[in-house]
Amino acid sequence: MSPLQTMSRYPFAEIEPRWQAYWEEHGTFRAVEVPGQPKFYCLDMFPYPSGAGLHVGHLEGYTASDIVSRYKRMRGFNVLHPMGWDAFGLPAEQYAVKTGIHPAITTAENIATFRRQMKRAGLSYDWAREINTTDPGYYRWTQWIFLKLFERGLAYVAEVPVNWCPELGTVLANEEVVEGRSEVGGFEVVRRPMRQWVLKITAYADRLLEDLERVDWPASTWEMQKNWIGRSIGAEVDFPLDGVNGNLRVFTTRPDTLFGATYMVLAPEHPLVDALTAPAQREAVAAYREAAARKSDLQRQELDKEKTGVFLGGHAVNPVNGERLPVWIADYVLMGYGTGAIMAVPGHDARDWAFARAHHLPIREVVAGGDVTREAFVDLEHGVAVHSTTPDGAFSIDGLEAAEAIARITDWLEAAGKGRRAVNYKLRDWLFARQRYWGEPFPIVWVDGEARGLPEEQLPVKLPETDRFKPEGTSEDPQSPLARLSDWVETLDPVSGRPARRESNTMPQWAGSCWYYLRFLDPSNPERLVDPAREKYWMPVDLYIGGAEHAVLHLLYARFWHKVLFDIGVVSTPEPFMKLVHQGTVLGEDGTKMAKSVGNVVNPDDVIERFGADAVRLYEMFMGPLEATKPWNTRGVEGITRFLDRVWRLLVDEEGRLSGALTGDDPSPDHLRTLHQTIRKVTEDLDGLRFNTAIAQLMTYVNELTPLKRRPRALLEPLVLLLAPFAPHIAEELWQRLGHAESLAHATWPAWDPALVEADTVTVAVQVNGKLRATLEFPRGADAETVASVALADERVRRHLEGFVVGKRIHVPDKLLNLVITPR
RNA sequence: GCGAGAGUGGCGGAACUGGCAGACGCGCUGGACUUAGGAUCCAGUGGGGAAACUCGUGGGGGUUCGAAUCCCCCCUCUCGCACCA
Repeated sequence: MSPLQTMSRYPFAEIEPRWQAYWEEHGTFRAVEVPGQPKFYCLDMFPYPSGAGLHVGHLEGYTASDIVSRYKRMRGFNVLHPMGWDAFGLPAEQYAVKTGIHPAITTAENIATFRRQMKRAGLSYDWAREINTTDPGYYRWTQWIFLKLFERGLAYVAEVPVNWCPELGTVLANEEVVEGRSEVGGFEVVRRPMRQWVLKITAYADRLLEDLERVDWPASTWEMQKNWIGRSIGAEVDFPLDGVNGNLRVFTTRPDTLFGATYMVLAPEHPLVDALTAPAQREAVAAYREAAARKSDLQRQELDKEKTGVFLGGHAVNPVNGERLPVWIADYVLMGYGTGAIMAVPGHDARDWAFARAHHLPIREVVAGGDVTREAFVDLEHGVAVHSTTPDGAFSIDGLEAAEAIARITDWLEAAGKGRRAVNYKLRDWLFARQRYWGEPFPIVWVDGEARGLPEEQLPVKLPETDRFKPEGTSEDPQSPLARLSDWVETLDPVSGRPARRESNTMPQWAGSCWYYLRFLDPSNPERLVDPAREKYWMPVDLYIGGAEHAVLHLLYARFWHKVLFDIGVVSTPEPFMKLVHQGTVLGEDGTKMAKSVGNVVNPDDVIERFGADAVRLYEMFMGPLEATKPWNTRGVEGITRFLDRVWRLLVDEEGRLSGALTGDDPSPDHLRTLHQTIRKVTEDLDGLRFNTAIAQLMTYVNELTPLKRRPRALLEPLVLLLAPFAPHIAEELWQRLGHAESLAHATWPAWDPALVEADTVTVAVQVNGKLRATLEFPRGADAETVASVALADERVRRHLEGFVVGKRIHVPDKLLNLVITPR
């Protein structure tokens, strides 16, 4: 950069660090509870501090929340805007496995980088509230919450089918498995039954579903949570076994199709398989079960075109008509949902239809309206029940539509003791243990094969030191690296004093992020998770900004913990996050996803170095709507620096002094109007998080002021304030040069005068048959007659009327006149 | 396959409850100031046309005085879910 170029640029490299130091020294962004002052809790999803540092995608969400925070401060709110680190997790640990360097060391380094980058971007966090999930002072309370869950029976050990990832040497939650592979690393995952810690999130399924009504979230996220919980209402029906004592219980959402069941299917893992297997089938069944057990989820998916299964040889009896139904096993029926068994109604279920076709099983129509020889008829709205009368004629739903039929037959089943109403959820209990080193230890010891919670006074259970981080467990014996540390594992039961073994699994990464927003309220309280008065003051989070990738995982888990904390009186609100916004993805300059392998990653350090933090912040917001996916364009950042240069030159002359063009003049009415329009637009857009259009309006305003030789302060001071949330460094600098001693961080946001916003003349569009022919100036409020008479006299309008009769005149005051004409 | 969202200039994107399509920025063109311009300032910039005009918001229908906006059908893209009985 040549010296001459530098002259026309505002000196961001000098200004920005100076103001960052000022804010830090003066504690400008410290948040302190002030009774009576309205609060605003503006939260970012705190990051996992990876080795790569921040990229401009992170910065988009952080900038947005920072702008809102700064704006709200100027609107008189007491703003809480904190930041911390979700620092347990796989990458640091995998790095440790590879290099032997303790994850605590790399984590600390990465955090230092993140913090430096955030400060450099001018983010107005209250750094006094910084938290770190790996800090024993923090995870002590993560463990404390676990104890509460354990005490309430919401944490338990069970033999459950889990997702075992051999490559990572750990189990994973359903939510961490994407298309049969681990979300982290993309390694293959297999299903295995294992004894593991599980959290009973299903006990909260209804509340998690219902309370979605209370929050203002993106519809897509709302919908995803709803689908993930997957509540469905139906009935459980008991089918007596033929020749064997016992019942086969199934769940169905379509009890109205009970008369159409032609066979039954069990999941391969179902406990009744053995009882129902005929000697002749034993070998085939065993082979099928073994094959199914070996299949990973990935393989199951690849094979989903063809429905496989084996007949067991046994039968069950349909309780409505006494028919003997053959019982099969097939892996399209899942052990984890419902009862792990279904009644197959091929006429009215697409999966059963495909299976029946493949295995030559009968298909029976019991809802008229489709053609069950061609495909399953599953329409719930249309069609009436047929062939649905008991053999003795005592009960029938024939002729009824589905809704009515379902109610009737369910009542009948209940009365007869053959079934009952039932609700099922897709949501499963949350597999909570990981066979890893770098996570929170459980506050649990095992005594005589029984899990016991440690007393609160013994918290935190600190993560023991080691230099061997590699999990060496197998699917038969999944073991955390902690299991090898016998000095740590072998302990005494604090109650009985008898020998005990510590639980050696660790918690998953989600644990720490389930409640971090509460610790920010009272980050170093040694007595409590959070002081109740502080909790009441700050909660709930008013605005929560973070990536859509957490739509299910983090946001569902955190809501679950929050509700438990609500139940035990730790928090006062049923939901933690009121308004939620997901920032969109920032793509590389080439329009593809930023990735190190492609080499299109934009590092904020580089762009801040070249253009300054203010320019980067402004550009991040100017690219487009916050939620949209949009490509980075360095040229666009240059455009923004030109804008900031123009703002600078409005107030500062070539020698760097306050410009002599500034005057105490009253602004012209036109300029005053643009000012008030700008205040209104920027204010409304900030309230609606429409940062891009707010910036566009600021540009328009600056463009209008630029040609002025004499520039009234009354036009410029509000501009500086309006710009401040977006570009705080340049704004602070200009504000100071304008003679203000105090930082503008808490200055009063400009107000607009509605009377000054509207112009007294308006442009009215004149259309003929909907086509624009002229635009005319009128005083505001001109009536239809006035507008029409001028319009009809206008040559540009008149020449389109020749040979036609003017019929209807549509007049939208101050906007438009449309003349509807027909041939004469 | 199911669910949600989105398709507007060369590019990123504007457009309130239907009312002047393309704000603002990038890029581009021309000019001014300059030894110089990758600085700055001024003017222009959807396509076609000399102009009058005309065509234009993924494609095709429709409603309306009037549609980017509302309705129907189709195409494309993005993101979820994926045998949940």
